[in-house]
Amino acid sequence: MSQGTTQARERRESPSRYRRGAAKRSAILAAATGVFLDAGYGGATMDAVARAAGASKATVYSHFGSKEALFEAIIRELCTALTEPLRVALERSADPRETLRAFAREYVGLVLRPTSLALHRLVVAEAPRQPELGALAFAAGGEAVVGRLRDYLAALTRDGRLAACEPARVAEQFVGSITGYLQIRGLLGVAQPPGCGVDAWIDDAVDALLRAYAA
Amino acid sequence: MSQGTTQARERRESPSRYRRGAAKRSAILAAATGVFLDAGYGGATMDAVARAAGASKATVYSHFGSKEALFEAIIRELCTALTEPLRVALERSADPRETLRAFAREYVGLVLRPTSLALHRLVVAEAPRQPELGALAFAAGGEAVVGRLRDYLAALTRDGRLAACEPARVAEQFVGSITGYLQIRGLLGVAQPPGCGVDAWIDDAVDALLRAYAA
DNA sequence: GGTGAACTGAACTGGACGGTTCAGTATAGT
DNA sequence: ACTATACTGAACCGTCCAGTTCAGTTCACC
Repeated sequence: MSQGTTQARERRESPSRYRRGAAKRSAILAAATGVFLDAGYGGATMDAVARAAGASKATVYSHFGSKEALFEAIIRELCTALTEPLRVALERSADPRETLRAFAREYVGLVLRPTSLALHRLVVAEAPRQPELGALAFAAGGEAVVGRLRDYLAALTRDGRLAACEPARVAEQFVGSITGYLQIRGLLGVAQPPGCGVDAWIDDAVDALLRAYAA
Repeated sequence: MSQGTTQARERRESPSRYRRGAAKRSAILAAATGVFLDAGYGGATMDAVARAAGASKATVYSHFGSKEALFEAIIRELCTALTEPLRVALERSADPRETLRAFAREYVGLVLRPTSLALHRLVVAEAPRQPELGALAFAAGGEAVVGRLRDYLAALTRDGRLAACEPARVAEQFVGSITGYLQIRGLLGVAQPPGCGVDAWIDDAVDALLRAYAA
């Protein structure tokens, strides 16, 4: 029990030991994510998680202390992982119409992905019981996207290429207009209308925005 | 076991006997609605339902055969009860701007009501397991409202007071723009931003719509 | 070769929950 | 008074599940 040993344990627990534990941990997290997204919080079993992860229940409990803690870790990780790849340009230099179209297309694609829909269901269902998770999802999800769009619209307005005197509100309503209806269909399991493609839908919304707030 | 008795039982089970059973039934339904909305499907106990209804579990099961059947009855009744009072004029004769404002205000108020939010959570969470309930909620909820708005916008366009060549899409995006963001805040338990009132928000959306699709 | 941490597998605890059963009570119609 | 029906209250069954415990195994490190 020398100081050296203690320090090593505190710092990294020795590199490859740590790596072993971390690998199991992330394997459990990945498997649990699938189980929770499929079955919902109530329907997900810790036995099922352990089985899917190829681990024993004891190991699951040694990494995450409880079912709730595991759930929170899943939501945290998913929220950041899902919103991270939304890295569309949103550059003032490019053509606003094309920029907005590309942005909207990527965002709608992101929102309608089965994983996103399942995460949305999960968080919305549990939000009354775990309010801080709701706040987290809101900040990492919609709020982040709206914030970037708001800044972009404000910049366009400063440049005199748009007349959005309240860019935050415009951004919020634009995001709602492109996702609201499609998202609710996805959440309720109602097939998207086959005829009109999503691209035409988005082009319409972008055109309406530019017309309504033309400089 | 005369034919008369059989007929009476089949038709109405004799008026006041029927009334007694019906009263218990609706008491159970009302109590169960509260329990399910509060706790979610998984969290709601049949014991809690019986207790809240002032009934015995046996009676609950004699009226509704199972937890799932009771759940379905709740959703069906709530969907129609909630969307029924949306009876705003939507008359072509009145001023479009004021008509749209009144319509939007009432719809937003309806969507943000705690009961509506809880119903939304409930249905969205269970939709993957009970797809027909998802379809029912979609038809009774968003679809009905959008349909009425679509007809109104089409009429305005026919009158030459608007230029919405695809009124269905315009209606869908307008509804999304006014509810999307506020609704998600409500669902995730994030308090509405205190500053701006909902009325100003709605006025902005209506003005944008009229500007984007001016005749 | 020995040490100790991470892990396994399986059994187990304790409680909750959906659903059933049943003996008994209240009430409305005859 | 008699009967059919609605309901109660409580016990009960089978199942499922979160979380614990433990004896034994693997493996990196000294």
